[in-house]
Amino acid sequence: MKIDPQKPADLSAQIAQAIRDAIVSGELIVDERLPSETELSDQFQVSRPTVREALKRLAAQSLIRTQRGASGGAFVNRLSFQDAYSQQITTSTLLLSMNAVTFDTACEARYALERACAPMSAERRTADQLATMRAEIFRQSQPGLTDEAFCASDVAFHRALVDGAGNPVLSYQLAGAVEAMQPLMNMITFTARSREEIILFHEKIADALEARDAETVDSTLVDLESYTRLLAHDVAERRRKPA
Amino acid sequence: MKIDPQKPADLSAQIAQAIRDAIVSGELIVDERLPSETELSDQFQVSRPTVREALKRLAAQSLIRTQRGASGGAFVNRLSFQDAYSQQITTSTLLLSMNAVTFDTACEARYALERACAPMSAERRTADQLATMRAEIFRQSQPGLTDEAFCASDVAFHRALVDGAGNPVLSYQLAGAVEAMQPLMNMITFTARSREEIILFHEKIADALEARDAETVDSTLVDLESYTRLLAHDVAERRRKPA
DNA sequence: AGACTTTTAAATGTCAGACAAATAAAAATT
DNA sequence: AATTTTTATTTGTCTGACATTTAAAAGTCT
Repeated sequence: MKIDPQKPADLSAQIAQAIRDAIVSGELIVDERLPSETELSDQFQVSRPTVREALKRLAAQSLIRTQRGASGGAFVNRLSFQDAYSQQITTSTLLLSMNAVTFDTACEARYALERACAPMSAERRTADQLATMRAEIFRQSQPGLTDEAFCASDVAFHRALVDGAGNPVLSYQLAGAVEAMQPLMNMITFTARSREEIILFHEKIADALEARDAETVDSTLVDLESYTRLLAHDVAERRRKPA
Repeated sequence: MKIDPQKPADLSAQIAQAIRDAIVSGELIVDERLPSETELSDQFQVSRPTVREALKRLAAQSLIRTQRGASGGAFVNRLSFQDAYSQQITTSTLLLSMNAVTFDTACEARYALERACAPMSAERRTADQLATMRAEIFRQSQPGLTDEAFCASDVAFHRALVDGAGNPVLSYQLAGAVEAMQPLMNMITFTARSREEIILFHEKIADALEARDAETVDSTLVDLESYTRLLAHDVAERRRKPA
């Protein structure tokens, strides 16, 4: 674990990279304690604030956690699926909002990924996940629901669908795609009519999953994607030349 | 942009979150300059090192970039697809290696996602992407290639397949899944025979993409997945009771 | 001896002030 | 007018100090 002490002016980044490499390569294992900040500053021949900046960089990526007090310190963190989820959602959301990704592009990606889960979900979904879907459908049918709340419930519904595949890696990968879409979806104002339509699609999906009918799930997702894009286009249209 | 000055002992994390929220909400826009470190430390009523730790957290997530000198400072960074890729790969790789994800689980996720791209890729792949695939296939057929190099070429081949879908969001989402598999794939020792088999699959996929035959791409991916899992099981078997 | 309390030491969290280095704008010079 | 020099601003880094937390060690009482 070495750094180039002369080269550029970004010691804390170099130190963070050195420690990151040690973690990725397995040189430092989960729950292992790093040397104290004072020891690290000796090792790398830098000051303690510089070491701390490096450690904060790693903490921002959930690579380490710190604990105060005697026998405290920085420990290699076991990156949980939960941590990875939230990081991915932040990243995906920003990526979409900062790069002017079109609604169509994001929507296509989202439904393509979701459809990839559909066959597995039809096979493996638990009664519990089915119940979650039904509950979200019920929530969506409540009158007086704000558009935001409707979208949030929509996300929860689709999360349950994805989780039904019973593959944590898939769930993790798709969390970003599905949740990052929410800000874009929130731009759509749902009429009572369009909510009804969407709920019908959701019911059809839930029914098909209950019957373990993968094909119907798939085709309904295709239909739902078309309908969603239609709604978005209407919104865009109306925005261009308002009534 | 406020923090709770009393509550817990993690001011830099709170400040980072406050700024992060301001970026995500659009209160701070791309390329906008943040107040100087001194001004921030005044605003938040904390010391400059604390502000710096917060900024380093954000820099670790590529949310800001810093520039020295007069009219320098910290600027909201446009999160590029490239930045997002590399973050996702780091995260995915660690997630898989730290959580004892089985080869089967990761493999299933990877091919499910890849198959989601297949129809779009069959429709939209460019001649350029096809050429990349052919080049990688050629490289894979070279004798004397190390297992690592073979795997790297395999990843490049599948990257081209995914990029063929022409959807940057999909490419981004899948980069993690495909690349994170590489360390797991590297555990497989490829015989000359198994390399030949894999190359045949790759050729079949490239041919089908050239012919815009989505169904063959899909079925070949299914076959390739089965074969990959078979290889992995053989390795696991041999490891349990070595010859 | 054993259970409880107090002390101590080690570690992170925070602060203050200073200097170095880079950089762009302003001022001075040719 | 063009070029060079100066200056001011800002990040990068260092030193040293104190606060806070926490576990272990030491001490105290029953």
